[in-house]
Amino acid sequence: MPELPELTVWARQARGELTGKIICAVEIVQPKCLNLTPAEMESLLVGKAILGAYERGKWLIFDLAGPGTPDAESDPARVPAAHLLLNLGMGGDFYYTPVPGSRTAAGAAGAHDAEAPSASPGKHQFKLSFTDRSELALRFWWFGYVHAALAGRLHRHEMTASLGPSPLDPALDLEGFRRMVKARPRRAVKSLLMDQKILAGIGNVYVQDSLWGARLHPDRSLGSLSSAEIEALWNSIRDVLSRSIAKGGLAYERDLYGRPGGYGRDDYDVAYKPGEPCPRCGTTIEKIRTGSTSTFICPSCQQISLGN
DNA sequence: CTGGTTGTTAACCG
DNA sequence: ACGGTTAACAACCA
Repeated sequence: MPELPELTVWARQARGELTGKIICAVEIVQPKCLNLTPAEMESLLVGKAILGAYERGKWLIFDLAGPGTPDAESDPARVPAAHLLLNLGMGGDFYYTPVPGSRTAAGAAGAHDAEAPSASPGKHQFKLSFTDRSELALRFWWFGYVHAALAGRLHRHEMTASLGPSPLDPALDLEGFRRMVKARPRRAVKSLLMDQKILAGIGNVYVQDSLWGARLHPDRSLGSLSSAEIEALWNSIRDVLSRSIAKGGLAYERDLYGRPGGYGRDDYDVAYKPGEPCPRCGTTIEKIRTGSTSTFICPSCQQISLGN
C-alpha cells in the first residue's frame, strides 16, 4: 500500500508532468468513492487547470486553477479555485497516459515505452482527461477516495484537515516529536506511529523497520520510553522513509509512468521477513499480532521489557 | 471455500 | 476523555 515515500514520488512526478494541463473530461466509474455527486464533481473539475500537486499523509492533493487563465506559470501566486484529493486506500495505481507521440520524463529517463503499462482500460475507478489528450487514471481496490474541496474550504475537508504533520516536515523536530510521545504516555508506540492524526504517512510497511531501528517492541507504552529511545525512534523513522524516497519508493508499487520503485526486500530489515535472521544479531525474525495488524520483530532486539 | 491482508471510520467497552 | 478492539467496506491471493 502506498505510504509517505510513494506519495512523495507521485506528487513530484505529478507536479512535473501535469502542471498547466487543463481537465477536459472526467470519468467516474465508482461514485461511492466521491464526496460529491458525480455531476457536481464533473462540473467542479472540467475546465480547471492543474496548478500543482503535493502529498499530505497518504493523500495526493491537486491544486486547481479556475478557467480563463490556465497557464499556472504566468501567475504562480494565484489562489487555487479548488482542490482534488485522492487517497488510494489499501493499494492501487495511477496510470498516466502521455500525449500521443510525445516524450515523457520517463522516456527521457530511459524507460522502455513499449513496456509502459499505461492505462488498463476498464479497470480504473476514476480518470481525468486533459485537453492535450493525455490522461491520468486511478485504480484502487474499493477503499480509495476521490474527493474535492472548493477554494478556501480545504480546511473543512475533515479527512485531510485532521491529519498530523509529516515525519519529514522540516517544521517538526525532535522536540516536537518528544512532545507527541510525552502527551500520550499510555499509548503503545506502534499505535502512535500508525495514527494519521498524529503523524501522517506511516503505514504497516514502514512502521516495521522504524521500530526495529530503534530496538522497540511495538507494544511498548510511550511512557516507558527513555529519552534516548525517543530520539532513536525519531531518527529511525526519518531514516527509513528518506531511504525509500531516495530509491523511488516501494518496489511493488508503480509510479505514474508504470515503473516500480527501487526499495525492495533487500532494503528491509525485518519487515515481512519472518524466519530470516535479524541483520543486527542473527536471531530469527518473528511475526506477531499487534491488535488487528501484524508486526515483524527481532525478539531479542525488540523486547517488551529489558528483562533485567 | 476460507481467511488473511490492507486503511479508515465509526461504534463500543473498560 | 483515552486507548484498545471490532466491524464494515471490497478485492485479491494462497
